[in-house]
Amino acid sequence: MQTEAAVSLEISRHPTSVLREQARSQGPFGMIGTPMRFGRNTEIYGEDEAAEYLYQVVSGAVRTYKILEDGRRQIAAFYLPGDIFGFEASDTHISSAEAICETQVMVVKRNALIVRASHERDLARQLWDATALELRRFQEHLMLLISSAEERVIGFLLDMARRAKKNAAIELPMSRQDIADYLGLTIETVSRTFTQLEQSGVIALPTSRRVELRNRAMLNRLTTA
Amino acid sequence: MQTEAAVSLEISRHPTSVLREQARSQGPFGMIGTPMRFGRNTEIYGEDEAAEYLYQVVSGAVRTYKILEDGRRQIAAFYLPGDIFGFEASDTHISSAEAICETQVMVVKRNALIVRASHERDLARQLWDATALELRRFQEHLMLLISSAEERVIGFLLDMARRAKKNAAIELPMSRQDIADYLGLTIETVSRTFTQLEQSGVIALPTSRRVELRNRAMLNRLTTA
DNA sequence: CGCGTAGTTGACACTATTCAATGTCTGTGG
DNA sequence: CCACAGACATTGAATAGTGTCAACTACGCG
Repeated sequence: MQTEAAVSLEISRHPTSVLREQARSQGPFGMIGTPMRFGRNTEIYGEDEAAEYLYQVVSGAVRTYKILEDGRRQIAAFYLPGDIFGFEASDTHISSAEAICETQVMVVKRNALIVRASHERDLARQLWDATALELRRFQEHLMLLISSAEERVIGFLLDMARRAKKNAAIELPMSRQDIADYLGLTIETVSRTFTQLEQSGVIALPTSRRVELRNRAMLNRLTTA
Repeated sequence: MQTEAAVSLEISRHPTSVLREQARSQGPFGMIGTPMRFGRNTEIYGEDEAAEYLYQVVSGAVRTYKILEDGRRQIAAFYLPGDIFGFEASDTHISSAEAICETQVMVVKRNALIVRASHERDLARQLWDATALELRRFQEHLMLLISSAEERVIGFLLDMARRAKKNAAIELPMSRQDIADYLGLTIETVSRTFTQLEQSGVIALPTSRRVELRNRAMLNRLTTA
């Protein structure tokens, strides 16, 4: 995968304008990035690989994760359209990244961006902002992990709803197992919690991947109950 | 506290050379920083305050934390001598910071550092490195929080031992409550886990704050058991 | 010496996990 | 168009691990 990226970075300097427009409106990548596609469950980069590229999600979704020695998987973050990932402020990735579903990303050579950033004040600022956001997400994630199962699930849903910019209904790209591995719960507990929330009327589940937030006030109350 | 810092930054440009020497050997702060002292349990900065300064611990220890709406406290990180904190890649602090015990820090104006970094390649690099380390610590912290109580405590102890550079014995500056709030456990569970580890012979507890790692091999095995 | 804080220990309740079974959706081939 | 396989999701019962509440102990400081 990494190899493909390298190739297309060299060859294709003028990707389809549709992609460029989409990305440009959302971040610093549109002007210099190269589009790539990744299929469901395919690796984008591996842990401990050199962090040669930065990525911005155009469509689809990405998970970053680590596998522990005993086989458990901890998902560090989900990235949705517009999000930048692969940028860990160091030259080695601290997680692996996979496409959750069919995903389009804009890819940019890290070095190129850093060089540009050294004389484009605006770009440097955007890189720091992306890093600050990353730190903030990690911290929010930490807060989730010390709460009860119900609070974790609600926190996750509210975060997804906010980031999807759909206030009432969200289409989850990730499986229950992904959610469980993100929240540090088992798939069964996640499932049970979804059902409880549905039964108490705060969410609706037309399909297992589609969540409608019915009672925002109660959801917000439950986050700290 | 913030005010004091501002004052001393303006007034005292030539702090005691002892402090400068100590800090210089450990990071980028020695050449431009100003020393400050904080007493036990005093605030260094508050959440959502403007991040005007960066700090480097000279002696003592610092905790950063957030208080949740329901009153629980999550400690985000502990900082030991040599560590840089208060730098969250954004212009607002995402946590509060307090001295755990009598603590000396070197303080530097964020702006000054950023200006210098723009033409001192080395300094810029150090800032990114500090940020990368911060991200790495957050991630390791995440991994801890999905484990069992025993694994969390062991992970914490191994981290402390590594950072204190003492391979066998560590003097913990923080209380059991601090450890509990860092690990997302109760003080009782932390205490019980310490006792268990002592009884199984992998650690010794000459006093409640002093921990000796007796069986490193077994400790490492237990981290993922 | 006595007080207050910090730490430990015990009994019990409760939450999430484990293991197992059942249910649902999607895509494929008959 | 329907039947089936395989992956994904839900549900149930029993268990293990933490949390809660309360009592007790150890230590440092005035």
